[in-house]
Parts: sequence; C-alpha cells; structure tokens
Amino acid sequence: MNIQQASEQSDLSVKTVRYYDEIKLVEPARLSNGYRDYSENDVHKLKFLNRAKCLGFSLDDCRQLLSLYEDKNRSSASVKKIAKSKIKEIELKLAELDSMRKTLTVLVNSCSGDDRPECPILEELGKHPPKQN
Amino acid sequence: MNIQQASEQSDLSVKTVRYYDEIKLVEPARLSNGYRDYSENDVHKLKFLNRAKCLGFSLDDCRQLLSLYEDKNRSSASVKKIAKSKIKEIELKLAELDSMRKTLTVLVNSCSGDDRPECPILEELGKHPPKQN
DNA sequence: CCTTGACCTTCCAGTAGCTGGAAGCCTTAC
DNA sequence: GTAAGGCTTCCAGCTACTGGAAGGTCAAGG
Repeated sequence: MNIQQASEQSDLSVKTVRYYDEIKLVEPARLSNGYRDYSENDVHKLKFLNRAKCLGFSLDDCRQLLSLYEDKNRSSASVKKIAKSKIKEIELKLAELDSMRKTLTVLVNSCSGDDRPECPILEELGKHPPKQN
Repeated sequence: MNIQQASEQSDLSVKTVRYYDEIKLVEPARLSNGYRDYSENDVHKLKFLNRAKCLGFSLDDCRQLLSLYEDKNRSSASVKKIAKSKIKEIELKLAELDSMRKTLTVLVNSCSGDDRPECPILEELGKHPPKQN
C-alpha cells in the first residue's frame, strides 16, 4: 500500500512515516516508480511504534523494543528492564512537574492580578537563587 | 565581571550564558578586547531567568517575564495570566505522564521478567491501536 | 493527446535550548 | 618566552519531527 494509507492506518503523519524510513525504523519495499510500498507487517510495526511512543518511549527505546518484538528468542526480562527504567524516568519527571506546579500555584494565589505593578510572582523570581536544575 | 563569574553566580553554564547573549536575552557590555563584561544587573537577570526556567517557563515566556519585570508600569494581572496558563500546561503534562506511568506499571507487573520470550508488554504494544496522541 | 489535480519523491531549513569542539586571540604567571 | 587557562567566533549535532520547494507520476475528464 502507499504511504498515505500506511499513515492513516498507523495514525502517524505521512512526514513521520517517511522519517521512520529515513532513520531505518520501518523501511518499506519500493515500487518500480520509486514509491514506497508498505506491507501489512510494516503497518503493524508503525502501529507498534506509535503505541510505544504514546507510552513515553524515545525513538531509541522504540528501536530496541521493536527489535525485541521481532526477536523470538528474546527474554521477557530485557523488555521488563527497559519498561521499568522508563517508569523511573516518568516518576522523576512527575515529581519535578509537581513541584513546579505547587510553587507556581502558591505564587499565583499570592498575586492580586489587578492593574497595579506590585507582583509577588516577579518579586519571587527576582529574589531567590535557583533551587532546581 | 567576566563570563565565568557570571556563570557561577547565576548557576548557568558558560555556554548557556553566551547563548542568552546571542538570543538577546541578556546582552552584557563588551571590553575593548572583545570580552563580555557582566554587570550586577546582568547577573540578576541571569538568576531571574534560571529561576523562571526551573519553574517550567520557556525562553519565550522568560523573555516576556523579564520585560515585565523591568517594566515598572506593568500590571500584575499580565504576569498572573502567564503563570496561570503555565500551570494549566503543567497540569496537562502531569495527567499525560501519570497515564503513561499507570499503563506501564500494569504492563510491568504482568510481565514475568525471566528468560522466556513471552512478554505481555510487547504483546500489548503489538496488539492495540494507539489511544493517545 | 493534453491538462488538471492529487499523489509521490528528494532535499533543505527550521523548531527549542542548548552542548561539544575546533581554531584562534588575550592574559597571567613562572 | 612559553605554557596554561581564559576568552572569542563559528559550525555541527542532539530529538523528533514539520513545512515547503522543486519536480516526477498517475488517473480521470474533455
């Protein structure tokens, strides 16, 4: 099938699908006119990638997962390890964002939000040394 | 003061400080030999930027906040508006990450993680159409 | 047979926010 | 004088695409 159909079936943009070919994630056959020709299996891989991406895996992670997916001699332990480290990453990011949210909420609540120039948010940003990063 | 001192005082890397000059966020004076010469006020701005960055503001947001910070006729409402929309963004990202975390946790818990190839994580990735993105 | 429109192709540039490295001055200490 | 460390600029690269230009291909209609 042509690239547009593959794109629709995998719910990835045409540009993205072409990009995945370029970086050798999913390389379809080519027709004599140069057009990409996606097989059912190619589309299946594209869907797999989209799903993994939605779960926060990087393209490098995706590449690993895909090769494990296709390796019938894999051990489930190797997949579990990748997934667990991804959970750790996500939890770190969650904690960081939550701390940002808390700080910002306190600041917003202390700001009158009127026409006057006095602003506790800016004062705070100006006063304090950075606590993160 | 020279760029290294400014970098240390603001807790930003030398490269970053130079970059902020390049994108006209904080443009220090120059000595006759071409060296950047940071004033106390410049360093104060660098610190402000670092703090704002830690709270999740993009450099574009930072640019706005900095100009509001320096505008003595600003209204606190305009700052509050930016901060509130940033909180919204952060909350969206939090929800997304939390959903990833939950899904991944379920998958990891259902995976034996041994030497056998059977892996519910990969099966799940292969089976399902994407639900997000 | 020609044209039109919708495909497809490649290639180049740009996004955010830096980071690393090369080549080459400048300054300071020994 | 020279060596080490600063400083400068510029160029490339990172992630994961996206937009757009220039041009080839294909099917339908007149």
